[in-house]
Amino acid sequence: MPREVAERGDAIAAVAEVFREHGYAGSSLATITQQTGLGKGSLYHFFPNGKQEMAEAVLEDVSHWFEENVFAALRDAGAPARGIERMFEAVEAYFHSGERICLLGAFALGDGQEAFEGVIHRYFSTWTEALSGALLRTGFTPTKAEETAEEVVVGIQGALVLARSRQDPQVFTRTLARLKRRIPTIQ
Amino acid sequence: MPREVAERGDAIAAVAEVFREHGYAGSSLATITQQTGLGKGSLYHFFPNGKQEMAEAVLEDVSHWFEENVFAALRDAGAPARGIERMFEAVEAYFHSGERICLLGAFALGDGQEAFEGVIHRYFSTWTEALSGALLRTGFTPTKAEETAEEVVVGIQGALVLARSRQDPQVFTRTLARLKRRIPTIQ
DNA sequence: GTCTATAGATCGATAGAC
DNA sequence: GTCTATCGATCTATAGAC
Repeated sequence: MPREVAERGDAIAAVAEVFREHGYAGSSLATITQQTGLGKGSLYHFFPNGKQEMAEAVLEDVSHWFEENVFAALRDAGAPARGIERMFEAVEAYFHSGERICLLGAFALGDGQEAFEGVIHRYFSTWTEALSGALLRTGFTPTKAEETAEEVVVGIQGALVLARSRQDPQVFTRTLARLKRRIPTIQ
Repeated sequence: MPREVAERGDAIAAVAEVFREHGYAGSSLATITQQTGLGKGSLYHFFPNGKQEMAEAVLEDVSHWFEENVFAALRDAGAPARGIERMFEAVEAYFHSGERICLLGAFALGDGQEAFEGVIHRYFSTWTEALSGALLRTGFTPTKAEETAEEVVVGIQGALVLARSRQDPQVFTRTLARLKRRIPTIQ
């Protein structure tokens, strides 16, 4: 039983990996306890409302990471093309070149849907809108900007599904490369 | 407690809807019993190996439907363009214009991943290869055919994720229209 | 903060009547 | 084929010692 976790932030990261592997309903407290090395006492100390609160914290944590490392760069009024490049770099790194799934996407398709629909909806809306704004500022028409933003976010999520399904992470890197080609302003 | 189900085929369809709504681990036998109107006795009569067998039957059933209604048309050597059009029609109808998710995609991201990876892998491989073959026969180069086939399947899966996440089925219909435009031979 | 022990509900699965 | 009753395991959550 390792004890490398002493702060709530570390607990969130550890619990996130369990949810990523087994889904929400598939992650029992026993599984979480084993894989994180945190006892139930610790878990209920960090998350008094139990499993539901663990999932909320995990999803908020992912959203927060994207807000700081992806959406903020996209909104940078001065350098929209640079922001879009930064998004692709961050996404490639975050999803470990296709070996890691998107928890928000998995929860959207799976069990926790209605319980967490607020965070999920906000995450994808914010992403699409921030990217659309950046594309607009690189010279896209409003229609083309919205359409391309949706195409990129759709492509990233779909590539994560296919990479996992076919156990071939390269589907993800190929898709990212193809999506970049759809945005000539960042070539 | 309605009793409209007397055959295994009907039971599979009813159980599929439960898995679609709650995922694999999220669907308890109590939930399945309530939502299908089938008692445990009936369920274990149709599926002696229990929940695992229910999920296998459901996934096989979906795969079989796609084999007959989508992949077969794509493989029709005589009319590849017509087969691709047929695929888009069948996909739009099957996913209820974006209101229904793909069980194979949801299981790939969620809990049942390792338990059902065989069926999941086969489904997506077969789909991509059949579409690639059809594109080849409409005049695409081998490279372009493979790339576009992957783009289409990725786009469909991603659109289902986003449509569910944003609770906006039109993401799906918009994406299908956009993907069709990527294949000039069927315009 | 973290542990063990345990409550009380629910889990998947089975048995046997009809 | 479908029902009810029920088993033992596992579930989430809590209590209380340290």
